[in-house]
Amino acid sequence: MAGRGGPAPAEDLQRILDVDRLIHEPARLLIVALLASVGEADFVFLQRETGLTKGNLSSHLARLEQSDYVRIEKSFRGKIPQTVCSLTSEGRSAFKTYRSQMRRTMGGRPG
Amino acid sequence: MAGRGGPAPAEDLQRILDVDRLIHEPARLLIVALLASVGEADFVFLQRETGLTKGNLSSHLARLEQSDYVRIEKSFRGKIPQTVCSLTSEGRSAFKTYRSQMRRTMGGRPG
DNA sequence: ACAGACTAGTTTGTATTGCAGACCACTGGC
DNA sequence: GCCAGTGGTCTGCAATACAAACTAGTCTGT
Repeated sequence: MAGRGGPAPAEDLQRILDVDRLIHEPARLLIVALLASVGEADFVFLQRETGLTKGNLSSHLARLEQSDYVRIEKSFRGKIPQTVCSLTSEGRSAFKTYRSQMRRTMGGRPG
Repeated sequence: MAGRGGPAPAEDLQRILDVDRLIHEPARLLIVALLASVGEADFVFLQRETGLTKGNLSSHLARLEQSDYVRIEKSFRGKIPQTVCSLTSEGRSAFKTYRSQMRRTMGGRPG
């Protein structure tokens, strides 16, 4: 009825409250969007791209791992430890959901 | 350059960190979106539409008022107090900015 | 007229959680 | 051995979202 491009009806708007807070947090949204875009990335790359501090990045990644949104694989590049991160299928799907949710909500008329 | 519809380049993604947290918070996003859509609304209407508790709604409105995003006018409907809320031009503009920011970020390819 | 229920909204307390800086483990040059 | 650099985790503080308790006043029944 309201059609794509029309204002979101109130019930749709209300759903904003159910949005996945884990992904909604800007720092994590950035991480997840980045991972969705590049497939996988190591810690150093993520830190450079996001501009987050190590502590901050580390804790957000830990949280994302706990929730099975991100898979973290620790390995060695030569003798130097390396942490490679990628989205799990859950994470990918959660991001997709989040995105379409957000698009629907934000997609209304310019008013 | 990346063209609308392409993936957002890293610099664009990074800007997620600068989003207006005041609006980004789901409860307030809902309030603001609602106000943007209907023009103005009283407390009771907002509570019904959002499903927020009174306390929650009250404090979010107070915050939005403090930041000059929302104008709050107290009056009486008969003998009963009534609080009417509407977006200020600042609020409207902040919402617009937020929305286009979010659309740009979320608008990339499905990947 | 008084008690109790209801409307409209604010204040208060608590529990998360985001953030940055201190810290730890290891490697490589001198 | 010592100092600098890399890779990453842990800790303490500040912000804040949330709901329950409270305030102020009105309406209803008896």
